[in-house]
Amino acid sequence: MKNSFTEENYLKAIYKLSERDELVTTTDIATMLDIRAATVTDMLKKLAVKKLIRYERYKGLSLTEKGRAIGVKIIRKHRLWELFLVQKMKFRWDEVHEIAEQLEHIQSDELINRLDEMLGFPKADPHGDPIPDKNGVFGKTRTIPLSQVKPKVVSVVAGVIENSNTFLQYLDKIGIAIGDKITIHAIEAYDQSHRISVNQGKEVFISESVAKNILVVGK
Amino acid sequence: MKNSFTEENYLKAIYKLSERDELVTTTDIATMLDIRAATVTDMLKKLAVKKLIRYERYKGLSLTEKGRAIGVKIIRKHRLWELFLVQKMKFRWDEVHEIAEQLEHIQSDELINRLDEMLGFPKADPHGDPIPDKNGVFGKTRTIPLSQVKPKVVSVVAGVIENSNTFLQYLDKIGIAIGDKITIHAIEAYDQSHRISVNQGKEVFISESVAKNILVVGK
DNA sequence: TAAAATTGTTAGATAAGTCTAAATATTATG
DNA sequence: CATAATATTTAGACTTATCTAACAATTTTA
Repeated sequence: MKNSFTEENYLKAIYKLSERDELVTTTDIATMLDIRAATVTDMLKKLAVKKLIRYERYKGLSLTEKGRAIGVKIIRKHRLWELFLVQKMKFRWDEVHEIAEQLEHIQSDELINRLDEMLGFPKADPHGDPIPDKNGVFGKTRTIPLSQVKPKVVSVVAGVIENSNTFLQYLDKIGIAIGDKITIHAIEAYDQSHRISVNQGKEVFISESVAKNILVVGK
Repeated sequence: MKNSFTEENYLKAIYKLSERDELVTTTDIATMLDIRAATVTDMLKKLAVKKLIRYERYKGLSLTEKGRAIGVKIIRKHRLWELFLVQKMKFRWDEVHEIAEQLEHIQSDELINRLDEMLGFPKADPHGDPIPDKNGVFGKTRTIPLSQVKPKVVSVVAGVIENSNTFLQYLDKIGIAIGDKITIHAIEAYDQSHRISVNQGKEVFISESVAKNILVVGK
């Protein structure tokens, strides 16, 4: 058990890529981790030896159960820490990612389970991304972009698609956060911009692209 | 800024050793970190290049201001995290060291300062060790071993000297924790064992060596 | 104070994780 | 379908942190 950070980061990246596509490629991983493909190839061999992935030269790879479990666990820890930072330490949701990148590698099942409990066994992190339970199982709350909600229907913000700091800060500025109730009053025909209100408050305008990037709980 | 863990651990160890003796030796560090002296020598050269220590071959070393600042900061983080784990996450004081060894390397001044605030700017960790403030300054609460307190005087537990898990668990078992008020009722002449009460409660016996290892606030 | 013991350093090796450059598969295209 | 483009792997090198073995300096002690 040496510096398990690197290995954990690979497995997390591979898990995330697996969500889109079962078969993951060397280049995808290299891109996500911002390292060279040659480096990835080396690591893949090591992960395969440890039975964390199934890997065949030139053929892509997939996670084994063991590998998946580690990947999911890192994601669980990352998201619980993010929520902790926002709810208990009063950070804004656009400030927590980097710190959680570090905290996700802390080894202590006991700690992470107590954190889970302290936060009330939450289902989603401050960005709306789902948090798996201690067995690695994701509850399945369906979310849809705000842009697909009909006018006059009240919906609840569950997360975002675009996850950049600038976008999150923008939402912060116009006063939209997870859990807020949004009502669409009208959609401008010429540019599809939305006139909405947040928690029955005063109305604000958001562009179509913003509406597409806000996730709300679907029915 | 690569894997700063190792460097931080050296500086923390050197700082702790400096507290006893300004001039620190290669072997002391090797012993504390449980690595070979040859390895330490290599690292000392690197730390000297970075101006974190003053080092001369065969002559021992001392921390520069820069090096001291890092060492103290790691200690501050370690102790704040320990207190957090005990006070907020309900761990026992003998369970927190290992987790804090990991958490002390999390890089975020903002986080550590908020933790400090959340805990009420504490002066000592769950073992009674002093916590430096954000400028690296230690408040100076004088502590003395319980064995030096006179009978009938009420004193407050501030920490321990011996820091082993077995000792901490023993204290836990007989019901002694930081902040408890202890009164010595009598000291047996033949073996110096102490008959004491905790928080005005029922009396317990502790051996002389235990009394020597409990620190109380001195006047 | 000279020999013995201890402490510290140097030299050379290893493992992890990364790189670049070159070679080889696979996939796409004219 | 042959070749060009792209993706992947191999080979060789570097850095960090560690080790062991051998050597050197310092300290202790007889």
